[in-house]
Amino acid sequence: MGTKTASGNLLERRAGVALWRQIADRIRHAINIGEFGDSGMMPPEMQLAERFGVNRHTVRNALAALASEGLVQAVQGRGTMILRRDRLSYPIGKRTRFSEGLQGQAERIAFQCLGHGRVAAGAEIAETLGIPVGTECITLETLGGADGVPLSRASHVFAGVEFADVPHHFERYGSITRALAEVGIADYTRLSTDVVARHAQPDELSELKLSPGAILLETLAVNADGSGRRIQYSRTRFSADRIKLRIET
Amino acid sequence: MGTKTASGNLLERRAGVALWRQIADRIRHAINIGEFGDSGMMPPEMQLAERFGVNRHTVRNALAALASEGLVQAVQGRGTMILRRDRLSYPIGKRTRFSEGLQGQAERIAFQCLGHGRVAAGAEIAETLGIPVGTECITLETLGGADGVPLSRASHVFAGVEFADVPHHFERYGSITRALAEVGIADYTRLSTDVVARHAQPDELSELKLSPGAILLETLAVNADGSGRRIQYSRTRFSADRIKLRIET
DNA sequence: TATGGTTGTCTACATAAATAGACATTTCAG
DNA sequence: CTGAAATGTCTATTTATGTAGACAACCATA
Repeated sequence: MGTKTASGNLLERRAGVALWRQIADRIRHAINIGEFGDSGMMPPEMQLAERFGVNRHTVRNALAALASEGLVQAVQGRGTMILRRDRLSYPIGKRTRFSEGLQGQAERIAFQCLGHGRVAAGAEIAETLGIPVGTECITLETLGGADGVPLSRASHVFAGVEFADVPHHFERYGSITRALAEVGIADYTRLSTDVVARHAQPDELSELKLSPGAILLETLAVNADGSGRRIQYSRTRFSADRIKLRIET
Repeated sequence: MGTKTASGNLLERRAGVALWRQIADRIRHAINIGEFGDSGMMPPEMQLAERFGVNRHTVRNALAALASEGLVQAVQGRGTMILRRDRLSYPIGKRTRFSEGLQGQAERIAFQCLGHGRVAAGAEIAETLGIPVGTECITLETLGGADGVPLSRASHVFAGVEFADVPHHFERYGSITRALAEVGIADYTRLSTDVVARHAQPDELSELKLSPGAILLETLAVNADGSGRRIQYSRTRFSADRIKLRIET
């Protein structure tokens, strides 16, 4: 029962995942659960190499990967510093507000419009939003980040052309809540949220500045206005290394 | 916008993830979103090789990995069949019930006790459950699965020795709800749930029968009894390939 | 039963990842 | 200022991954 973790469990070879990447994953996790104490420093490379039963160069590759994620930083002669420990916490509930959810957890939080357009509702969107197939909908593609680091990539669909100005307002205010208010939706509530975790696909890797093997938390959410009419369907992909979801019930 | 996916985006080399594993991840995703139609068959290996711009042998490695997950099955002379498409959906809400959540989505759903014991509450558990540090708590380790495939691995902590018989009842009935009822907790509600996605660690790989690089959905949940007293803290690790979470608000 | 299309297996070679060792460079403590 | 301890860099070698081609085995269908 809980033998201090340590070396106990081995790494898998010829599993299609390079040892240095497996080690990077384990170190990232160890940092997240605070296994290296609160000195803010990593153990020396030789010590890590011994712990994982690999060569020092292999550990160095792992640390280099974590450094490029901005998680650690090595200084010659001193050691390797841990730059951050906790994920940002993104709340989900009846009143989920994208831009407000992360307030206070980072310095600069910014949302950006990547594009927008119109589509005719397909079967899936029509059923999800409770509208006839073929209804013209407004789409909005957004990118969210904190302190210059991308955090989320979302695709929104709004249930009708009366939302045509939402992208325009979003570009101005950087907030969906505000943009909806501008078109007369003073209040809205979250009906349901599906959560899936999966590997990021190549296009998502570049948009969120991730490396292959990275994990996404994907949420599929439906929002309704004050009268219960479903007005918005959003598919948001969070960088799982940087975000956790918090569900209040 | 949406150019049929296809070959467009390249695979990343020397990224620490073998090509065949990247391809396996992409094929798994493609199956999940129904990209191969509903014939139930995969495209021929040569066609996939062309699509991903790799050798046929590399695609075969990817398909072999998916076959060992039970996702596809190759038959010589005929082709490769898709065995399942959708993830099981696990609901989260005020009345989240572990064993009932998955009813009707699979044939045989079974929960198993891996072990139990007692611990003195550390700082984290004490704060989460609102009890003094050092309070003696009951622990329970469980494994859940459907149709013989492991789905979830959970660690439960119950806030006091009055729950000492819960593991015993769980072993008998295979249900936490039922075990709590046996000790006088007729009703309980979910207070909050944190959701994190991360790579599985080696011990988790073996317990859930996963391969390196596999993804876990980890939920950290607090339950309270009818009077609002926090009685249970659970850390559950779901195999992300097999489960999605559904949050009702 | 003949044919085309599919998966299965084998060999050979090229490229990338991991190991091993040596030594340089920097920082900090004494 | 010196030495211990840490990261940075280089070369060489072994092992794993990816490519290439050929052909066998099998299935469905004409």
